[in-house]
Amino acid sequence: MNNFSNRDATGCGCYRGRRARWIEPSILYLLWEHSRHGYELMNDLPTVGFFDETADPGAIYRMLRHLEDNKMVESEWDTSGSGPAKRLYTITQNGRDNLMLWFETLKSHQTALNDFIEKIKDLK
Amino acid sequence: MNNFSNRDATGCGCYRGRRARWIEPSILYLLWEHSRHGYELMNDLPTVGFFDETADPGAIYRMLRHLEDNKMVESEWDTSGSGPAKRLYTITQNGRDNLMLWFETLKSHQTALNDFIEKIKDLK
DNA sequence: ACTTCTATATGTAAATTACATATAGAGGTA
DNA sequence: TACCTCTATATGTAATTTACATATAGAAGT
Repeated sequence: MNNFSNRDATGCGCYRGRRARWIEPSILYLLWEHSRHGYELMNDLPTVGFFDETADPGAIYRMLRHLEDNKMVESEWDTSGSGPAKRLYTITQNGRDNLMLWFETLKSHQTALNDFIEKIKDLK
Repeated sequence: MNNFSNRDATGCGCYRGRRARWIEPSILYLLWEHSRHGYELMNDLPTVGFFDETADPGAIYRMLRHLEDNKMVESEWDTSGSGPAKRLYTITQNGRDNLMLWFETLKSHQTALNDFIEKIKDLK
């Protein structure tokens, strides 16, 4: 069973009336900056702002697999350097396009959130 | 089985490293404005901004029950007016306190979202 | 009697999250 | 060599949450 089947026609995993899954745009953003491997993402994701100290490896590797299935990233083994082989992930044009779809979604969510926060301020 | 057992010590259902559940603060906000019954909330929730045309009745009534269990709202049957009896929900001080906890959570989420959106703008 | 509308409530399959565990090579050290 | 630790990738799974379907029932009109 695919964990990510509820996509719209564009393949975008954007909000669609449910919550946003911050991990997808966060990973796409970090890979847009430069290619990284999974373990690096695990440490870098918190700097994006939606996660605590470290992000869940399970969620990351499954999301990377999903992104690769949907041609949003591509990967190759990197045996240079010390330690075990790393899989280096690179964003594709598809992935960049998807992040731009996410961008629109995030902005409309931002608007809703801003409005709601103002409403709460007016309450007291 | 309680659907809402993963609460922190304060009973606040706030973000806690997961996504926010917009329905809880949205309902508390609407009840802070004035008492309402469930069916009314179903129609009014979209005006808050996080939902589409109508919100899911199942989610609303279960959330109301949860809020009542946690003494954040109280209810009474309202047999006045036409149509079937309505259960009228009123926010308690507990509920107001909880929305203020949510407020802090929402603001920090707002910050993360604003920052992320700025980062994406800088990408191209 | 019947149908429709309002209103509350419950059932449940599928999706998602959180956390635990598995696998495995590199590198150090006793 | 055997043992341990660290890095890195990957899978398993119980509990939770969502989305959607269905149930119940009184009021009101035809």
